[in-house]
Amino acid sequence: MPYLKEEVKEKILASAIVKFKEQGYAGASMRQIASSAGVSLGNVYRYFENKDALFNAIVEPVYKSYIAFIHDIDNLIADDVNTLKEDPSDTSNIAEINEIKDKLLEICEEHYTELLIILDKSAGTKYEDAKQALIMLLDKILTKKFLPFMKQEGLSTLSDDVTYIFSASFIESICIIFRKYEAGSQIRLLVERFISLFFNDLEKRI
Amino acid sequence: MPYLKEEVKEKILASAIVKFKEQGYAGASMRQIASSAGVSLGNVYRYFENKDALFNAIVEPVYKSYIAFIHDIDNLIADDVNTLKEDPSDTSNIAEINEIKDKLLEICEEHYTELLIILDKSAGTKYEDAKQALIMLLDKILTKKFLPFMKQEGLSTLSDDVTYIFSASFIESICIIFRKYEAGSQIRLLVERFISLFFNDLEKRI
Amino acid sequence: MPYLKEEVKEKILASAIVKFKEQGYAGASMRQIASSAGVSLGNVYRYFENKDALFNAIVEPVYKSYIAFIHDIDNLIADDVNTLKEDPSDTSNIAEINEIKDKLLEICEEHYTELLIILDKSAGTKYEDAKQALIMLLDKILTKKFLPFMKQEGLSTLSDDVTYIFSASFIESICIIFRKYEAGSQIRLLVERFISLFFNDLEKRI
Amino acid sequence: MPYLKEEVKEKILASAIVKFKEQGYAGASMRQIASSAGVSLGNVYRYFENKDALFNAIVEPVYKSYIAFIHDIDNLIADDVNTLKEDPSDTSNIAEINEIKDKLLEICEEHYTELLIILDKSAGTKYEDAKQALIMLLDKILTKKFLPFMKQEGLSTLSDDVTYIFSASFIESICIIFRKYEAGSQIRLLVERFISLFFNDLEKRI
DNA sequence: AATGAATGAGCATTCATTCAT
DNA sequence: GATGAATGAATGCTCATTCAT
Repeated sequence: MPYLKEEVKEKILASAIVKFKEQGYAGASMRQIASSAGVSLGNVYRYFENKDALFNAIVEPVYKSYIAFIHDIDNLIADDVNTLKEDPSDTSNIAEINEIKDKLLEICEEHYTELLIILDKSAGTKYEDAKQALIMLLDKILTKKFLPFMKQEGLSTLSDDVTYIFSASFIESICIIFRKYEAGSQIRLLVERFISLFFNDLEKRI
Repeated sequence: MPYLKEEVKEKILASAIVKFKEQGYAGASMRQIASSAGVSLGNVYRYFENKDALFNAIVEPVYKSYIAFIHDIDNLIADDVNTLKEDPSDTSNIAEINEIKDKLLEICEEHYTELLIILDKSAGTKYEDAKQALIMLLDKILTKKFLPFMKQEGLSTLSDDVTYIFSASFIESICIIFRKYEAGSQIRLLVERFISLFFNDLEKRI
Repeated sequence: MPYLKEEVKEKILASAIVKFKEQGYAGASMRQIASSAGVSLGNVYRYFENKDALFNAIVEPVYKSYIAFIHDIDNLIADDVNTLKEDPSDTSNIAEINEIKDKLLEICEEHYTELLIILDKSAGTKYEDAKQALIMLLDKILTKKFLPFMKQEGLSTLSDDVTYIFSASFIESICIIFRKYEAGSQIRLLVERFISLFFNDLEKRI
Repeated sequence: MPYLKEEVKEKILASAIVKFKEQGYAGASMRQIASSAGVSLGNVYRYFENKDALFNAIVEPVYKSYIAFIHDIDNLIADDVNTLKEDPSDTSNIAEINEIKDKLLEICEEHYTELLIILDKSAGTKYEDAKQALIMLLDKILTKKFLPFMKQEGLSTLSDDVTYIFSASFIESICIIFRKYEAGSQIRLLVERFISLFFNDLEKRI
């Protein structure tokens, strides 16, 4: 019967989340994490094989749902583009978009801290390109999905260059929300509003 | 004695700007900076007391104009709000807004690299909160200046929370432009366009 | 209470012998030894004060008989040399030599593993010079016992220096046999054969 | 003009040779090496990239001539065996053997310390199998070259098993000589005598 | 008795900073 | 002024040893 084992692991994880969030992967030190968890340095290594493993333990599960989410969207876009060619006025994808949005909001509400760490504090780990991947995806969505509509309607406002900036800005802003607020429900609301703010404008223009 | 004092200093600064921009404050090493400046490590310390001082030398002047800029706006807003109370229909501030915009565009055009370093690469320095401060300021502007108009007109779209998100997104977009482009003039154009993109929508709604 | 005290101790010792033989004193870890003995790490320390004590427990008894053996021979040689002075043609020591040989073969057959650990895997312990000591002893035997005969007979082949090399080679051969074979009886045979190989040549020359 | 640079490097190397010889690669610590060289820990890393590089700097050149030496012999044996098939009584290889012996003696005289480190203290490095390779080579020589003669003449003394033990013992004994003596010239003499002792006996029996 | 969680000193390595030349 | 050698504190990690249960 291990006494308090799980409790210690949780303390280490909690301390690590705080430190990684504050200082990033490279900046946070195992000694710091250990001492702020009230645990000896050596003992941390009983629970996590190394710094990487500790980071992964925090980030991996969220990363997986996040990757699954990206793939889902990616497929959706591919289908969509084919559909659009045949019938550009089809708006049946609205339902699908809402589904995606809900999924995203759920991930944000539940795991905003881990997402922030993945997107913003993972330099030096295998996740360091995650943010870029997300930005590229969003860019792809905008380019393939919205621009055709817009060009069709003579709206040149969003040129190719601008979609990238727009996408990056959207992702970064979500990071800022994650950084500023501490309650999942509040974050969900804000992200939702933020999505509207960004994308409704697009739709309105269309 | 191949170089004049000032020349050496400039070489160090130029090299440091590149490295800080590429790797951030913590990631850049003094050795790297020295060697890519073609200067001995020890000599760097003749010109700059330490890593912090070198960073400050790059960032401080721009930071100061940037802070001055923030204060100017801040005052402007305060005045404005008082004015608004008396005569809500007064639109004389449009001119002031344009002035602010020009000042901002100028700073962007001239010092986009330093600004990017301050906003995005200063983790571990006293500037690490600069981005947050800027976002807060913009938030304040929006809240105090635009919201009254909008509420007055029955537009509830931009609630208190949303202004923050809006501000963050705006600042981030500018950082992304700084990150992506290399020429001051191009950056000026893009930033200007983004200001329109963001704020014209506001104005249109108003 | 599944095991008697003695049984646990034996399991630890058996596991430790294997690990020390495989990896040497420094290379073997207490964790490894404990887990391959099916005993908790902490419990090892109930039976053996520390790593050194565990090592000694394995090696000390064999080391003692081995030291006793060395002293016996040493005395024998001293006597012998005195005897020789008086009557150089006396060959009564052949019987004594055979006795020594038998004793040695017995130690080899019974304790080859421990001997190998003492001679070959004890770097970092107080036994690390045991091999050298054994070589020196054999050297002394050869020098005091065989050389006089040989010089007497005009055989200069084995000079002072060479006896040392000869001894070293002999001891090493025995270590190699210990390393390569696993059965006491087979080892006895091989060691016996090697003794012949080495010493018969000497005798033949004499 | 670096002041004393080469001197410091030599001090580090000398200290490292002593420590590696005393404690082996794994056992010697960089701190120890640094302090016994009268140099700060960090400074060691100015001269050698890491522990491995320091070890290699000591060992690599000697290892190369030693490998070249092994290859030479290997080729010689292959040729020889072919020759032997045709004319088993041919003894022209005596000259070649002497050449090999001289080469070996030279390496021993000049680099006995490095050789000892390669053969005996390199556990944990890429050289850790060097001793085994040498033993195998000698075994091959004995098996292919001497055994045929001996079997031909009805001498069964050296069976297949015994050649390995014989080879290993020979190599180990040379290591022991390296360990015990400190002067290159003395070592040369001893190794030479030792070669005679081992191989002349073989020849005499043939 | 037994467990395995906890400790802390030690190791290789890096890097901002200092200093003799 | 300039150089780059030297320093030492910090980092990630391991392992013999201790101790609460």
